[in-house]
Amino acid sequence: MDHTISIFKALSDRNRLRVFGALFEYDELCACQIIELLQISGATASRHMGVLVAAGLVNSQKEGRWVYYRLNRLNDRLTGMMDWLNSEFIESRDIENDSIALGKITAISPSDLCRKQRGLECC
Amino acid sequence: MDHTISIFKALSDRNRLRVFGALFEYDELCACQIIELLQISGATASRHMGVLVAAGLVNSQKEGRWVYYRLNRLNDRLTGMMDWLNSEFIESRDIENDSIALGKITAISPSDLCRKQRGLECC
DNA sequence: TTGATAGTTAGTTAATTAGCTAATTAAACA
DNA sequence: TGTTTAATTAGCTAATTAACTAACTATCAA
Repeated sequence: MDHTISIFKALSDRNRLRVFGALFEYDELCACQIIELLQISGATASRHMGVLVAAGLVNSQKEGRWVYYRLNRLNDRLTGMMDWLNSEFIESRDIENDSIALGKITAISPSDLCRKQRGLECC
Repeated sequence: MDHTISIFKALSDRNRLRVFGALFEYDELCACQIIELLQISGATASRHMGVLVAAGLVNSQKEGRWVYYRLNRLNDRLTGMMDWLNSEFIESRDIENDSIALGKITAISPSDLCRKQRGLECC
């Protein structure tokens, strides 16, 4: 039951739910893209992603200085819940808005995005 | 999205999740049976049930001085999530223990149960 | 090898929430 | 009508958590 609770806790936060929705559409996102989407500090975003990873909902992969996140689609036990959640997202206006924002975010390269986040000219 | 969040929030508490599991097995339970199962004060139990009702997961029905709770199985939008949750419960040791406890609780009549909760002799 | 950079961890603060007791409401009954 | 009773609401406390800034770690590049 603790595992079930940790899943619900992880998904009961607006920002984490938005990340989850984003990962349904964009199979893989790096930390800086998530920071840009949520418009929160990197520290807070990192903490949120840690909660999703700890609940087994998301996998993280480090490549050099970058960290990429994906949904954990390998765990069969989660698919039922993920399918339901996906159907909820389809009707969500918030997720729709995020989708538009993500279109712009992913059009920029991650390195340019990071420079932008440091307040530098880039694009 | 707020609705989805309220559902996850409602189910991210151990006691509320236990009630949910109990309502999967016993279609209908009254407040005093829930108090007995969770071993918490009536006030706290009432507030927990209020959260489940507000999230649209549970329906309450007042009959005289008694209040009965049922899962809201009418909302098609919830069935996917409920099915997944039911499959989680099937493997849960905690829910299994609650099931045993509920067998004893439901063997007593609600009125006797209430008297017991007031510290009176009953059965 | 020194400096810059992407992300995490530590520490603090404000807001939320689960628990309790006490007070209140609504229904049944003597 | 007044009393008892089942449940809810009010008010409080302790614990949790989401946010921030600052400090740290790991990696890359000049």
